[in-house]
Amino acid sequence: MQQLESNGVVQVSRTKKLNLKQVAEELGVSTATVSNAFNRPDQLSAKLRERILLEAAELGYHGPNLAARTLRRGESDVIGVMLLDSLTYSLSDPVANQLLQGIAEVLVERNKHMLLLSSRIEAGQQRGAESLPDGFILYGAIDQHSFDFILKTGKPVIVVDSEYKETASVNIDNQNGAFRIAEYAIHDENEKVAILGLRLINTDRVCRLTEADLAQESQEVSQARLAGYQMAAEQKNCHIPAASMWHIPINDAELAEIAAREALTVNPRPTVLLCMSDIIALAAIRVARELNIRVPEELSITGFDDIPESARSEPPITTVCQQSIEKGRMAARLLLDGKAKEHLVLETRLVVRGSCR
Amino acid sequence: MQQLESNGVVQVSRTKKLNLKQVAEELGVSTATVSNAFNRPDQLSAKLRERILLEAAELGYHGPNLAARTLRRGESDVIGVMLLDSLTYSLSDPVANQLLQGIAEVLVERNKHMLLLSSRIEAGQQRGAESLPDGFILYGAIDQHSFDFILKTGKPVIVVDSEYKETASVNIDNQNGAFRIAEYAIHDENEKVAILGLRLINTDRVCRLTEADLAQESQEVSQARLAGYQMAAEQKNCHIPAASMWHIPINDAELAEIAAREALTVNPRPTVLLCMSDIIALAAIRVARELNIRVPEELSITGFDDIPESARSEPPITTVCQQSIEKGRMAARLLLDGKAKEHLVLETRLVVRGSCR
DNA sequence: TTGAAAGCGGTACCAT
DNA sequence: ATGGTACCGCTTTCAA
Repeated sequence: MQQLESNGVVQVSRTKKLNLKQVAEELGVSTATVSNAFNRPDQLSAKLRERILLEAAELGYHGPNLAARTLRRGESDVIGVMLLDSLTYSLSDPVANQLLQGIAEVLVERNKHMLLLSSRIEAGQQRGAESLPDGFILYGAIDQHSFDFILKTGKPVIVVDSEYKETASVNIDNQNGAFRIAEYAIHDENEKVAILGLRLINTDRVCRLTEADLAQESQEVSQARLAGYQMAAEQKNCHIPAASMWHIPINDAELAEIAAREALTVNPRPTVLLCMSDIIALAAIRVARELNIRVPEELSITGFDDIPESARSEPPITTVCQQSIEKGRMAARLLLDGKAKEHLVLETRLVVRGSCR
Repeated sequence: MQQLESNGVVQVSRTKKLNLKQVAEELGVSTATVSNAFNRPDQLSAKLRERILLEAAELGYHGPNLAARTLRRGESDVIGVMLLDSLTYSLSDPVANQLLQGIAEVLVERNKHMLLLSSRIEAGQQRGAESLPDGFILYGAIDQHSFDFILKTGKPVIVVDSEYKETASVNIDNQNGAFRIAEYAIHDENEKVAILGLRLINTDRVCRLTEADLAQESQEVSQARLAGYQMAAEQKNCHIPAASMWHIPINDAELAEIAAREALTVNPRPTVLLCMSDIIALAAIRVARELNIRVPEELSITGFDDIPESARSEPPITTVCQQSIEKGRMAARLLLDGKAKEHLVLETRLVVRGSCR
């Protein structure tokens, strides 16, 4: 397909970027035909299509410009994924990460692209990336402002690990999961139970709760897990006072160690430590080892999430599998299949490993 | 700003999406002024700008449509990040993950967006997402086809953990890192050294190498690490035969366990196990425990990468910190600052922890 | 299968 | 600060 230019140089490397129209001219066909070759194979003969695709590639044209096509069609094939907090933090969190894996799997399968968005909207910094995606997946308790903003685009939205009446959602049964693991870990009324909770109150310091805190509304997920723990404890005739509950502001190993250290040095020492994430449970195991507390003989530790690392620790962690990857898949499917009103609740599964008596 | 419609209903929720032109009409200003309000604050009075932003928001207009703006300006403020293998796999890999964290950090800071791309281009499935980004960051040894494809867009490209003469790159000194850790772990000529290598040859099964394999070219990164190991071993008068090296096709815990099990059951048993990733080293520690081999007393294990989990294992892993997050930051900065020709090589750092004698 | 043409929603230049 | 306008690249309808 290379042709001699008038100056005799073989035209190997065109530097100029061609557009569809120019490609059509070069190939001696109409723009409609070139467009169809890329978008609607049924509108032309297989042979012509083949030729067009091939020669276009040789001209350095690899398909319609996404911006132009999006503008014209009103569809970008891009899905926006908005994560709670900063992108950087979310990427480091194993649970968010598994969710992204599930989403990515389905999007790739369906030929969609994934645009990562942060829910942190800087004051006055509208950057308008929200206008590109055909739909959104929001993870976690996105602040009302960002949520409204996304909603106002009028595009389909699926929420994960949170619930709003306006949109479809994918959740797990946090309360039931927490109930079952607590029921499993707490043997009888003689247990001393402590809880290492995640995002229970609104402060960014690690601290114990007070009875007053328990009356406050907190983030749904944590609230549900806490309720599940308490229900199980009551059923075993155990009471867990607020002073035996710790608040950890983010799911971070170091903060969790601080809380675990406090919780394991009170007197009398807990016999059961219910942790609201595996990251926290892993930290608790490390602290227990540091303090020469044998797990599980002297202390049962439970996690939540079932991240890969929880199966690899010593001892491995008894936890609640929340199927994060599957949640991602479901969210993506709901979105792509236009199920804009469903509220899915996935089952949790109790995963028994070595960290409990 | 709400107005009464002729039917007397307060016009709170317009359902119709407005565009910039309509907003301009509603506000009684020109399109240029609205556009300037969003893009060039210096072109109008602060007061007018304030008013426009506010009233536009009330009309449900949150800024220029990204597709249209991109089409017109030729810039999207979107950066494409292309990962080796499937997106799903890459997201699960802690090193890729840290890289993404670093990239995300800088992009958010600079008001850019991140589009995740997979290097797996399905046969004939050009979908043109490549036309959107203003530039690309490629991670790992992307296949030549995808690489050429991206290069042909003519947009700036930064490669991480790989090197091509056509583009800027960010790498670490793999050979030196490997050399130093091997030098640290191998005490004298009496050591029996085994290597659990990553992507050393071209097969997707775990297997031992043969002498013939060593003559083959393999992926640069692995090759460099292997060379570093060998250099250190020679310096201690140790020879590492090909039969003491294992190939692991991907950085996966289960595959690594298989290899570790083979390596630790040969006779005589190795005294030093050099692992080309922390995931592999962590697997080796588990296998050693299973086989009742004491680490580090009977067996020194080294890792590579310094992922967070390596500091948390028991014993924690002596490894090479490759600053993955920083690599991500540097790559993003290089790209955004238009340094299209630099080849950065970051320092590695030997991180001594408990897994070596 | 084709040619022609109307926008999709903005930006930026120009003259005013 | 404004109105007017050409144009960014593509899709799709229409008539041929």
